[in-house]
Amino acid sequence: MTLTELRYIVAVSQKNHFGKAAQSCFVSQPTLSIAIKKLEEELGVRLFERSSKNEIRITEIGQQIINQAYVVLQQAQILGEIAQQGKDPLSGQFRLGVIYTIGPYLLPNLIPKLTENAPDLKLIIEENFTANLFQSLKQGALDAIIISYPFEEPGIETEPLYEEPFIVALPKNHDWKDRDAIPTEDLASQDLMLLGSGHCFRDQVVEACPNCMSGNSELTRTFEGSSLETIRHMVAAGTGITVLPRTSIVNSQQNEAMIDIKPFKSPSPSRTVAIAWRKHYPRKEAIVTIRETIQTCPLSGVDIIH
Amino acid sequence: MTLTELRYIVAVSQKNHFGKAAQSCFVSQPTLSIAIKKLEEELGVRLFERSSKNEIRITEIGQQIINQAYVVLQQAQILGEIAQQGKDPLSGQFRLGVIYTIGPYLLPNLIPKLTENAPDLKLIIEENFTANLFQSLKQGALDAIIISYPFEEPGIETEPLYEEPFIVALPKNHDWKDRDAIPTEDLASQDLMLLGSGHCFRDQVVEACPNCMSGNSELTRTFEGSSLETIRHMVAAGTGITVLPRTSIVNSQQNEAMIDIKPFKSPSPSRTVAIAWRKHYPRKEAIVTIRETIQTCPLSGVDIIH
DNA sequence: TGTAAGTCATAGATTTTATTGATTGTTGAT
DNA sequence: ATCAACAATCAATAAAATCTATGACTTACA
Repeated sequence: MTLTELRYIVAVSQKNHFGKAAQSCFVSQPTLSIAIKKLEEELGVRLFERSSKNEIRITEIGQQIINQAYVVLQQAQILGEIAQQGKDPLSGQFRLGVIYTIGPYLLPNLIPKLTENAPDLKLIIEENFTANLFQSLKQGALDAIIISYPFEEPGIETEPLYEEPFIVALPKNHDWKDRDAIPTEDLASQDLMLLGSGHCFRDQVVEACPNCMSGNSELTRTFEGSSLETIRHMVAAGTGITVLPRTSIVNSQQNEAMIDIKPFKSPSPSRTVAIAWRKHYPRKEAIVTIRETIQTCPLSGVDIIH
Repeated sequence: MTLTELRYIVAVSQKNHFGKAAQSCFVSQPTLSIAIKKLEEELGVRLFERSSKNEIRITEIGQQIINQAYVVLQQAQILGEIAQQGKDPLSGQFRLGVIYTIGPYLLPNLIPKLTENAPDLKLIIEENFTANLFQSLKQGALDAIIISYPFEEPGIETEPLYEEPFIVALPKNHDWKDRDAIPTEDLASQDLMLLGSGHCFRDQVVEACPNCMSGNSELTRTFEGSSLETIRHMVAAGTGITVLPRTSIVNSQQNEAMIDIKPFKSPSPSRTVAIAWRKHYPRKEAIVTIRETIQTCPLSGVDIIH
């Protein structure tokens, strides 16, 4: 049984005439006759009562089968329509993972712009640690993730988005309030507060600032299960200082009032934010659109990587 | 799009592996790969995300299409099942037409026997005049009709069932009550009651009995819209005599009490009852079964024609 | 009754499509 | 670097679908 054969019997049932039915299917009459004969043999049932007069009569069972053929063809057509609708890579769900230290600052910028650039894309966001996002990406639970370099995995491709410098956040009236730029070495002398070890940002800060964890107990200055926002509040309260990625700084009243921001002395430590996807992911176009949309976001103080 | 291709994508979605899916479809791996590639190109949509490792991932749109493919295949299977059921010519509806002067006597015998011989045959009965039955048969509204010869029409085949003699029905205590057999000529002297002219039986009686309609007004002895039963009641009431087909005589109390039955003098007039169907009617087997079933009915006094 | 027109079935040739085994290219693992 | 697993590709072949031409049959009509 083939869909073509079903189309043929439907055509004959509509035209009541083999020749005309063949025409309407754009095939010759023998083609149609043979196809129908083949189907009749396969089903073991006579579908049409042929008489050499100008009428074809549909057998009782033939009518039932033709009715069912309509159903099959209609469902097949629906399949085609589903494909047609889903053809656009910028439609359907797109599951995007973002690490905790980027999500809160990037997404408020990204989402409205993406809604504009790809209105049919239904974005589903997950914030998590790099390791968890990678697992989900590998398993296909996510379509792409936004993480920070270094990130290299077999079967995964990445593309850098922007280079984001780190900055130092001080409480108002801190000793360093009049300094222009902070050398990384100086952090070793301060109460430096950091995220828990699942956050790649923590590791990057530790790596960038020699000896920053010496002196005080590591535990007292590491805040598991916390966020940059929580640590920022603690800076404002005078509990200590911290290092933040540049995009986490938004010019709000609160920031101005309670916290001082200082850049690192050049060369400033920084991280490269990138987007990653499975090598064979078919909707590459969606990735490109998201990447380009991110790169038009007004993220102050970062260097877009083209 | 072909049903085979849909089977292939369903198989891949189940096995998550091209090679194993190919095996389960009893084709080689290249066959399946090419077929899926072709379908993907036709639909303009990537259905599977291939990675050379042991994992096939179904795309979002691919999943939708595979779900719909299930529906299509299921409906196609139902089509096959319909055919399978309909394969048996002795199942399904069978629309049988019977003339008025046969139906009431044949059907009570036929129906229980046919239920036994072809339990899946759903018999639909229509009683009517020959002319109307023929129209319905020609148009396909009936599958077969039981009529009386002469009956010859292009495109229609017939087969005789039995030869049925005519008999004379007299009121009790009629002048002829002691005669053995009636010559057809004698009817001319009697009050002969007949059916209306739509009934072929009427014409046959008129033809068989010379001058039977002479003498009295034709109208007063013709009962339009009547039935043999009505006329029989009038015979019982002493209104006149009539000619009946042999099968209309059942040995009931009432018959015995009120009516005398006399055969015609040899050679007795008679009619040949036959079954007729369209030449190309596909369920010939059903016709044969019905014919054979009729010929086993206990119709007293008729000659079965084999 | 014979002829013409119309119908679907059949036959043989041809083109198209499907299928296969062998091979290649990729990728991740050892 | 080598290996193993896997899907894609290739070239050859098998199968099918399709076409034109023809045949068989029926009806309509002279």
